[in-house]
Amino acid sequence: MESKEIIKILRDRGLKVTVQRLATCKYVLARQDHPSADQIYSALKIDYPTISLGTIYKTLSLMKDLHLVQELGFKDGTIRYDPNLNLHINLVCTSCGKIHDYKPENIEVIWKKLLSNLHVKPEGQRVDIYYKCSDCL
Amino acid sequence: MESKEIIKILRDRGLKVTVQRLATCKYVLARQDHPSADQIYSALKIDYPTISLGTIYKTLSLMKDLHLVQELGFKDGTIRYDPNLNLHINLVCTSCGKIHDYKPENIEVIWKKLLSNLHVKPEGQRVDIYYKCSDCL
DNA sequence: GTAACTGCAAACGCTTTGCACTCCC
DNA sequence: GGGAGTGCAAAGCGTTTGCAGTTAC
Repeated sequence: MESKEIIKILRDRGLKVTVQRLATCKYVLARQDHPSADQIYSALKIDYPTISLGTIYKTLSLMKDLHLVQELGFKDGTIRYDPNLNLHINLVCTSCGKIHDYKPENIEVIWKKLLSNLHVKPEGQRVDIYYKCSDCL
Repeated sequence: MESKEIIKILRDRGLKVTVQRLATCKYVLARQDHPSADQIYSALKIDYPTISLGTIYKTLSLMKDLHLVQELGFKDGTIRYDPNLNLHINLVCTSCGKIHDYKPENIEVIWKKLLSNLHVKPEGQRVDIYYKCSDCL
């Protein structure tokens, strides 16, 4: 997503556009590896040395409210931020924790079949597959 | 799972069978709502008033090592314990946090189709669907 | 100008750890 | 009897909160 779009989303909600916010949004939305708050902090500190972890958490909470990201809790107690709200599979390496998205052909069709007898209205979903990535094998 | 079986699993690994361990294992393995450590603690305190949360965490860690449960991290930072290691869907209420398992007909067949083009070896999976349960609607 | 935002540090909640005491085998 | 397990309390760690100072508008 371009800066222009992000700025519009923030302004439309009456939120102020700060360099910290814009940088955090741009970074998270561009990533497909679902970084943790700390990973985002480490990455942004290079270009924005005075940014604080607290501000990043506040921005992430904002992004959640704006439906720009989904939070994924993991068993090590950390939360990772996924900007892909569409149906997809998270391939999670059980050794290094790296994640990347996988979108099979026809996932929507197959998914619909899976839920055809489910008598509740889903608000969202999370699909993880655990494996060892090529670096960790 | 019966006490007898649990005792065998523990003994086979050279682990001691204590009332606290047996109670924790029996409770978790009988549940389908994936309780948190604190929920297990509250439930067991009634019959075992001196049991401690620390012991429950240690037993849960043991059960994970014995492949009796899977840990599920959630975005509120809590971990819940799922004794169902087979392919299934966790129906998670976004209001009250209650979970129950759902196993569609032919889930294995459909799942296999979903992964037919995936060129990695899955070690396990997690499938959540978020919704509002009947009590929270 | 002022209300919202930042950075810092303290607080918070869940989980893990350390240790003296206890109990299974 | 001895080593593993328990209960308690302290420590650990990711996240949230509160507040004085700063900045977008």
